[in-house]
This record gives sequence, C-alpha cells and structure tokens, in this order.
Amino acid sequence: MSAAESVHEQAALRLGGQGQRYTPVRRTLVTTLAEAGRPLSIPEILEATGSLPQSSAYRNVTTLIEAGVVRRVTGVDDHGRFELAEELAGHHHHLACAVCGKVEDVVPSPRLERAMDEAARVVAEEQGYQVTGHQFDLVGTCPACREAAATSTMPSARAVRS
Amino acid sequence: MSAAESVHEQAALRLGGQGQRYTPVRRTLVTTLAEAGRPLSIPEILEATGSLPQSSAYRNVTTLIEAGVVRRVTGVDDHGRFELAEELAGHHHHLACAVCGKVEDVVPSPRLERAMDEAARVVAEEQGYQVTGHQFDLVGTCPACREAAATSTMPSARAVRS
DNA sequence: GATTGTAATGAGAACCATTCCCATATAAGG
DNA sequence: CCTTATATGGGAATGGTTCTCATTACAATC
Repeated sequence: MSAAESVHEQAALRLGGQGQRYTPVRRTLVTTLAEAGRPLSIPEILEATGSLPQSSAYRNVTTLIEAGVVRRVTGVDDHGRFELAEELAGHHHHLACAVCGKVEDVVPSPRLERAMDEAARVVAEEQGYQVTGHQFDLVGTCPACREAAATSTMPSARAVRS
Repeated sequence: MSAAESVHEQAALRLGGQGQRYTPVRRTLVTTLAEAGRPLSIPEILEATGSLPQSSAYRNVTTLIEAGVVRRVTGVDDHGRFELAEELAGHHHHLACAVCGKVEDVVPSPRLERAMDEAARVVAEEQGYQVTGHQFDLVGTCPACREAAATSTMPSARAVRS
C-alpha cells in the first residue's frame, strides 16, 4: 500500500473511532496537507483547494485535529497553520520566514533529537511537568524576502503581531 | 549597578535610539516583565499592573518590541505573550502547559544549544535561509492541570485554537 | 516661566481571524 | 422509501488586537 493510501486509511480510522465520517471535504483537506509538505494557513488551504467555503475549512480542520489527524502549528504571523499529525507525516521541525510568515518542514538530525529528549527529561524532573512533546522552530529570512530586502528599503512589519 | 538597573538603562537607551521616551507606563511594563520571569499575556500584564488601560498596554508593548526591548512569544492559546528581549534577560527556552496555556522559562544546557546551532547551520546551507534565531518550546501539562485532570473528566479545549 | 511643537495617553471604535448558528443537503439503516 | 443523524455552507457573532483622535505631559526655546 502506498504512503498516500495509508494516510487516508489512518484518517478514516481515526475519524471512525470518534463516530465521524471521512467525507469528501475532509479527504480534500488531508490530501492538500499531505501534498503541501509544509504547514498551511487557512487562506493557503482555500487557495490550494479552489472553492472550499471558509467555514467548512475551519470546521473540518477542527474535526481533524480532534481526531488526531491534523496538528496546529504556531507560526510567526496572524494565521494559524496546519499540518498532518506526526503519526501520519513523521516527526520534523520548522523553518519560518520572519518577513512573509511562510513555514517549511525541516528533518531533524538524530543528534539534535537526542539533545532535545534529554532536555525534556531534565525539565520534567525539575518542574514537575509531564512533557508530551516539543517544538523546535528556526526563524530566519527566506531567499525571496532577502532578495526583496536587498532591493528596496522596506518598512518593518507590525510589531506585536508580525 | 544591579541587574534591574541595567535592564532599565538598556530599555531607556534603546528607546532613545529611536527617538522615543522611557515613560512611566513603559517603565512599568519593563518592571512587570522583568519580575515575572516568564512570558506574560496582555491580560496577565493588566492584572499585574493594576490599572493600566488595555490600549496603553498594547501600544507600549508594540513600541518596546520595535525598540528591541521586548519580544513576542508564541504560546499554545489565544493570547500572545511577551517577555524581555534575550539581550536583556538572557537566552532561554519555554515550557508551555497545553491545558491552561501558562508558559515558564527554561534554561538550556550547553549541549542542547550546540546541537541547535548546528541544526541552524545545516538548514541555512540546505535551504538558503538566513537563520536569525530559534525557538525551542517544550509542551506538556503543568502540575496543577494534571491534578485537575486526575480529579474530574474534563471536556477537551477548543481544537483549532488552544 | 510662558510658549510651542512633539510625543504619549486613554477611551472607544474598527479590524479581522476564527467560531458559532441554522437552514439545507447528504449519507446510513431499517 | 422513510427516518434519523451527521455534514455542509452562508452569514452573523465573538474576541484579541490595532487604530483613531481628542486630550495631556514633556522638552526645548524665547
């Protein structure tokens, strides 16, 4: 069975476990996120899918999150971004452009993962938290925005949001 | 000079560099953030300071961010959270409670930092980004929320937000 | 120490991403 | 088929954040 099929199977399974259906809209969302290979905002999802109503996008993304198929990623701009859960897409990290907000996937090195796991263990001990996951995001400027910055002096983005 | 004094000095210096004043409201914000020792949301800031108008809080936090005194932290709930910039408060990471949204500071181990720096270098090479910083957040459940969860079966938080 | 220009303040309106509501449509089971 | 439960989508409501503007405080000059 191909990777793509297994993703849909997993999604159907997880939705079914919550008494919910794997409808065409939900299949479209899963396909879109799987093909993007990076976290997408709702506007990006709407653009990629063509004619999906905004309310359906939000509602079904929420449903998929509750079923553990999709995960919300916190980026650097106003928009929440969404990607397939790690159980479906594999563990990875993110690289966000501080200027345009675009987020890309990054595959972690074993060495980095070991260091992070150790950090989680230490913190769990010291502060009494039950650590369930981690998020490691690199922040920088993407090639396109560096180009733009070099060409014109641009006004800085809004500060609190940005 | 004490550490607290140096923070205010730095803040005044940076604001001055942008032709802005270190006013009482701004000093209050800096003091509040410095004493908290963890990122605060606007509601938390308002509560801590007593009678600060919301609009002044938002406007001056923005001003302080533009001056490089304060930094926005992306947490796990609806509210943006704010802390002193790393140049004033030192480099550190965060531990967020997935249930109540509270965020605590965590000091990183040298080993973890080295691994992260290496990861940044690799990514910069591979994807052409200019990496300017990183964010490493642990996600878990704080002692208080674990206690609450053990006592009563609670409804899960909203999915897309949260 | 009055004056005058500039920046800061605070109350409320505006904005916009996200959520909610509800009438309609669609699927599943008897 | 009929029935019943769930999904859909258009639009209204929500709420965190930003903007506006009249007022106030500050700083420098006369």
